Amino acid sequence: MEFERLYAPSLKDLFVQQLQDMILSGELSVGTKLPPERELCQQMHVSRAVVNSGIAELSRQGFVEVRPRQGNYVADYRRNGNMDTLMALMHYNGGLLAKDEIRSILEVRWGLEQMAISRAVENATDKELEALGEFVEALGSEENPPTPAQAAELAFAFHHGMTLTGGNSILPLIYSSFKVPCTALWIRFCRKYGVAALYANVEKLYRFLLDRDAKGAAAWTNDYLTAAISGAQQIYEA
Amino acid sequence: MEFERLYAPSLKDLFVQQLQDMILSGELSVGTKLPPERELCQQMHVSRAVVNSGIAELSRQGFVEVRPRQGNYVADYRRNGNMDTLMALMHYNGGLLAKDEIRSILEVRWGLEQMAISRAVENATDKELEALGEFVEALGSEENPPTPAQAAELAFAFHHGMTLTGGNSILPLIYSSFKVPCTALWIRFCRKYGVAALYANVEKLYRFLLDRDAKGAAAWTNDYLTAAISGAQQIYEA
DNA sequence: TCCCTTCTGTGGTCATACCAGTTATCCTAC
DNA sequence: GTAGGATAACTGGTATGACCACAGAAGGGA
Repeated sequence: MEFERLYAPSLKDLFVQQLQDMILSGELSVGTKLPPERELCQQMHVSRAVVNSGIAELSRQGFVEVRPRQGNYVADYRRNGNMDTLMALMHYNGGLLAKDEIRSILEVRWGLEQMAISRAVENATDKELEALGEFVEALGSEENPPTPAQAAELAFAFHHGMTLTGGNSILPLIYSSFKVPCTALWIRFCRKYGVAALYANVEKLYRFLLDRDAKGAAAWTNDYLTAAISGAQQIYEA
Repeated sequence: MEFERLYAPSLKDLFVQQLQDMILSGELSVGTKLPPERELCQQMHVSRAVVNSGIAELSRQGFVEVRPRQGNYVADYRRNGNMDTLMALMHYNGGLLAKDEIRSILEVRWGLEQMAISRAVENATDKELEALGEFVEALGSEENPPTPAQAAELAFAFHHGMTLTGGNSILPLIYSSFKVPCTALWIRFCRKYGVAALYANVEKLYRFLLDRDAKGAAAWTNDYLTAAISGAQQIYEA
């Protein structure tokens, strides 16, 4: 049994979601000027504070462009989007991802991990590697076998921890922003192939780290992710 | 003459800045429990909404962990940080970057651009390349020579546009989140070597794109960024 | 000793009110 | 008739205060 966390949406959340729906469904096209906030309040029967903070969030997500004292406009989220946009899109689709997006995520992971691994092999201290080992251990635990969600969380903690050891201060920041899509894919992977399969992959990578084998790790990551990318639709099929 | 845009800080901004100062200076150490919001209001003579929204922003930036109905705690921004954290850090330092951070940014750019270029060469349409050309042209314009800030903006538009053509839907999102540090470096570069130098670099890259020369582009990017990384302190010295 | 109830403190949320800048309009002077 | 400037309306920005729901501690009863 695995229950999802309950989350009671606020008026602001509902407002944001409604506008996201309208924008993503094409009902509101790029460049359209939204009605004044006061008008939206009346139509939706909420206060301006709700609308204003909702618009601010939509702006952060790249869906709306706010021109102070002029009006709010629907923005081109494909062009102006950032990582927040991605999370909103995933949330909108209920965590589902299109094949294109899966491939895109894996490609980016490929780039980031090649960088992370080579730097971790060079710079990680033994103590840091030991700390990483605990994630691997928890992932493979037979006493408390993790749920897919927990396993994905652990895998992310491992990969993120790896970026922290490499001496590059930006990489972990990017990886953090990348958390939601990454874990979403790992959860799908676990549901399809079992937590053990994910453990096997992470454990193998950890071995390369312990052996300080940069070439081996890079090659294996390359092979693994390249295969996953080319066969994305098979491996990650819903 | 180059004037900076005026920006009147709000009470919320001032609140956020003060807490960032205290956290980054070490006055508030990781794990410390902040006073209740009501107490902060009284001490700072603002309303709770100011404090509450300020805390929310600090939470997004990874500086504070909010535990509803328990309290607010200073978080480990190095571990939990994301791209917003980076922007806050840069803002805190007045746009200045340490040598480490410059190297980190260039390394990440190396990874991202290798990916972006190879995909753009493969997938960009002639029409898209033409649109990119306008950025290059504007960058090298002798009639309206761009200021360093404008030049950096154009260079970013070019690189970001390139990621849009590659068929990877995540890459432009990451690149957007990466805008502030990138342009900061380009501005420094222009101030030191002139806008013409930046133009020369971008124009060269554009030529490779037009020639559909993936190998050449990758090699040149590699050489250029590798040199910049190893000589970061010389090239980007303040 | 344990469990249940109650109370206090916390952040979450929201409606209202006021502020400042943009824009369009209208009036005035030429 | 036209150009310029004052004015008013409209828009988003911000701040305030009040109420709500939940976590956790304290107290009383079995």
